[in-house]
Amino acid sequence: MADSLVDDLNPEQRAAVLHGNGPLMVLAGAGSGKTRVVTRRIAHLMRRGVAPGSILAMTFTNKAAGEMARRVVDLGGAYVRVATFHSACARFLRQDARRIGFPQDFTIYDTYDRDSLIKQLLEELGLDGYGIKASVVGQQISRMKNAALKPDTSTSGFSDVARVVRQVFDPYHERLRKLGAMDFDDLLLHFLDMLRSDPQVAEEYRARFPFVLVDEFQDTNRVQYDLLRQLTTPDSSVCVVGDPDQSIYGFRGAEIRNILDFESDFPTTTVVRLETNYRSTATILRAAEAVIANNKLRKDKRLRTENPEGAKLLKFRADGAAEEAGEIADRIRGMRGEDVPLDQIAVFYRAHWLSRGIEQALKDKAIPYTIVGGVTFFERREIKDLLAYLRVLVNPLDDVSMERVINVPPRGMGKTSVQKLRDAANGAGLSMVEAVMDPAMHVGLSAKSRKALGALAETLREAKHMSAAGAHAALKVVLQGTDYINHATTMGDPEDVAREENIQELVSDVVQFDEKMGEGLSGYLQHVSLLTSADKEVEGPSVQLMTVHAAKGLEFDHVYITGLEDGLFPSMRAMEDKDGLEEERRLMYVALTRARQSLFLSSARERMVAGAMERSTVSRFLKEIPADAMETHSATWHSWSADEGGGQEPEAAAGHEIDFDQTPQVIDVGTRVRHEMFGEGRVAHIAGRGQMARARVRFDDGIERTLILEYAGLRVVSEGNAW
DNA sequence: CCCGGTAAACTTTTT
DNA sequence: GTTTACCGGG
Repeated sequence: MADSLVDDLNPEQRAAVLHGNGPLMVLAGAGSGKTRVVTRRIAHLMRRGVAPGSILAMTFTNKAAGEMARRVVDLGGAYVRVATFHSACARFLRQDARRIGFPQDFTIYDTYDRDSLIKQLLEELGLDGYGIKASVVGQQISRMKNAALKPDTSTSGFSDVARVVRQVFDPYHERLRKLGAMDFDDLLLHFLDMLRSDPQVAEEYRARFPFVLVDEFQDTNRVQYDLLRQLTTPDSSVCVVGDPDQSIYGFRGAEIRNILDFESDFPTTTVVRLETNYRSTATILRAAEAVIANNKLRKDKRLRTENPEGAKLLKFRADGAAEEAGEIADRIRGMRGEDVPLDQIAVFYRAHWLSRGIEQALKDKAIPYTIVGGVTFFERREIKDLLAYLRVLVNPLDDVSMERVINVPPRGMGKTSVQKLRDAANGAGLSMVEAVMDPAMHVGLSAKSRKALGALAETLREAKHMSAAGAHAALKVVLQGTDYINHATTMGDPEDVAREENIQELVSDVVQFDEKMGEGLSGYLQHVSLLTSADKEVEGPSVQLMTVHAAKGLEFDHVYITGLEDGLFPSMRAMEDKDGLEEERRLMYVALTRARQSLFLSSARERMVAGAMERSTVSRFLKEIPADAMETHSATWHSWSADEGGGQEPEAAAGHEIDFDQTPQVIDVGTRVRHEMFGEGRVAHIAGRGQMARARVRFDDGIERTLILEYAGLRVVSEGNAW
């Protein structure tokens, strides 16, 4: 019998899609059709008569969630809500927040809000003298919560940071409660607490969602796993999908252990392995497998493919970051000339700040691009300010938001005035928002401040009143009442224009939300506070720029992996311990396996890092790729496809050799070099290796100096053996 | 209180 | 190279 849902699937995929009741674990290698299986399984369940509302599907990112929901609809299924763990918990908590002592309209604090609060607490508790940054404390607290730990002495060390964290941990959470706010981690923890403390509630949720599905299971942390167990029974129809080789969120508490535990906690689990790769060329797959095979803490696992060999991977070693980016831009321009769709080209980097150079080069060559992630729209200062105004309307306990904007635009409320108001509020048992609204709390402030606060209170009152008509009405009052646009566009820097545009974009986003969702101001705020990079629509075809983390789950015909240098990728921090390095290698594996047809692997001999020029060696991961799967890129454009002359390798330009595999520099005895301060000279002697390598150089002024190669920044003028 | 200057520190990765 | 911390004059 023909069945369009499974006709074109292989036997393993089919088994996963058609699996009946009971737990199922799909171990899906890269490019093995995981999303396909998940979406078809959902469609299949609905065809069996399962109501869309009884399926709880959770993914890791908003982007993946949206994509999955869309693909189910494309298969002819009804709309199924696919959520991230965080958004699902937020939604559930919104209904039941009162049970755990939070207002229904609780505020969700992002990382920035969290750190502002911690900073204030450090000051209040007199712990700000240690030179410890609030963000470090915040990260540490987050890490503990993700591992489901409490700050007792057994879990922390004796460093200053550990002591401070211990002292701040409880006050931080008490304060959050007082503010009617939760941070990202709390969304999961509070919901988990709710289920645990009231078995009947847990039972309600299990009855409501007999089908639970978790994507990217290898990236779940302990709390998420505990949550999953609360939402299921050992013989539930729970389906988890993941790939241990793609676990890249260890820094966030992800535990591969969850995959092992799953089989024992759900003893009747059916395990399905998807081991055929349909995505990449055989050469790309071979390269990726060779790299990941270097991980020791790993079950040996192979992926098959019937795809053609395809072109070899191209490696390119540039002198500097600008050359690297320029070459990539040139190449992309060439591909564009061959009618390669731009949105099938992606450029990856290890960290956001590395996007700058690439952006610049693409801009110079007029190639459209989109940055995925980075400082997102809703993290921009002007947007956060305006959202803070809206938040205090919905949650009058939210002092963090109130203090954020109490003097923005400047209204004469400096540090001392704010402190006075804070004291008055504390004395009267009021929140800051309430104190702003109450003229009785303004006594003792300057006439100017009192007047400004009165106007602010009036604006907030009016906005609150108008919020009944929707988020847009409230925002309009805020913009008018505070003259915010004027403030944001006259700060005298080049960003003035962009800020105005951003505010306009916020306005239209709000208007759209009002029309489409009709969930009111508080609905808008909830929607927005869990949005990150994801939902920005791509307008027109463009090259996709993103971190490797952001690339997970995506695929492109042509992929550029940049900055393949030791210290960058793998990152300096990750190189310190073995686990870190193995996770970094998985990250490289993820990067490589995103590509369908071609891969371009680049590095630069030197680049600016935090203001200083740094030299580096080629990434160790690149050296793990079999030599016969790669060839060296020559600086002139030729077609990316193998059959169009990709084979020949033009001569490297003289005096400009491309020594990809050579480590740091080609400075030998006899080499003529230039130093920025000392001028030109000849290398007389080399001592030491790696970071310790030193060169004794006899400069033309007749003086011999010993220089550490790593820092000296010597440039080769001509090779010594050329003579 | 505000703004402009200068000094110092720092960059993984995300919900 | 960019963002934050601190200081001194309006």
